[in-house]
Amino acid sequence: MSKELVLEACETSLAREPLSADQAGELARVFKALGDPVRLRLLSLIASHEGGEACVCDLTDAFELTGPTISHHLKVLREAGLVTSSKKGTWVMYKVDAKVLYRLSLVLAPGEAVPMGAGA
Amino acid sequence: MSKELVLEACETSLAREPLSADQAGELARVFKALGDPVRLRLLSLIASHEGGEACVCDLTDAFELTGPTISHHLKVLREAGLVTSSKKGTWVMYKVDAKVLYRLSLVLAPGEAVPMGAGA
DNA sequence: TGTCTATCTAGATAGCAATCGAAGTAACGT
DNA sequence: ACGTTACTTCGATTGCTATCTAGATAGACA
Repeated sequence: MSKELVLEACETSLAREPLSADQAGELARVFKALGDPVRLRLLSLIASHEGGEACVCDLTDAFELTGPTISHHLKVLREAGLVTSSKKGTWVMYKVDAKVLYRLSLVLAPGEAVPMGAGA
Repeated sequence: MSKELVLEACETSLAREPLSADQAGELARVFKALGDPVRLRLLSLIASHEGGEACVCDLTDAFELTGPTISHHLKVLREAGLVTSSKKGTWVMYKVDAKVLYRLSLVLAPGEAVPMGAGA
């Protein structure tokens, strides 16, 4: 999915009005990418890594999974628009797109809205 | 999953430090629940419904899906701690847990952090 | 009691997704 | 040129998930 689609789908919030089928479809693709423990840890490792980016070799070492599997998960994150990648010599560096994460957070809880005490 | 577990797992953020396997597992269960277009629309329909709650019959009518399928999706949302249900006579009312959504949004983009212009 | 409506459970099926091993590509060092 | 390291792609397998039909439960109402 392109980053533009992600950002467009994020132009709304869950609670303001019912999502259209299209909006729901685009958003679901991003949340589905987040819905795997390995991918969440990858995202977190990248984001908290020095300089905000990490190479695949750093990431692979953190799991008991094979290279192809990590590569697969990184591809899912990339296609969801959550990370970007760039080659640096032999290494491939991954970086989190903070803007997409921020917009996504607004979908769940738009701006000023919910005080801590609210909810059931 | 219990609401306590959700809230506990939300006591962190993706970018501050690497998630533990446990934290990632708990969070992934919630995001996985959000990773389906039907469930996102359900959540959105409930949240934007009058009084912040809706009965199953209202929800079923909004889709071209059978009752059991909607019931299944509502169960997933309930077990993820995203909605709560209560019986009112013949009807079952569903309500969004705004607190969980809010905490979840903080995991993606913690408080003061990311200004709009940031990111790639 | 019986019936109608609302909702859920059970069991089956079909498609998707996580993982692996093997093989492919590409940059680097010698 | 050759081997090595870093990463990806391919193909297969196995387990999970979305959906359905059929049937169960349970409240309202006559």
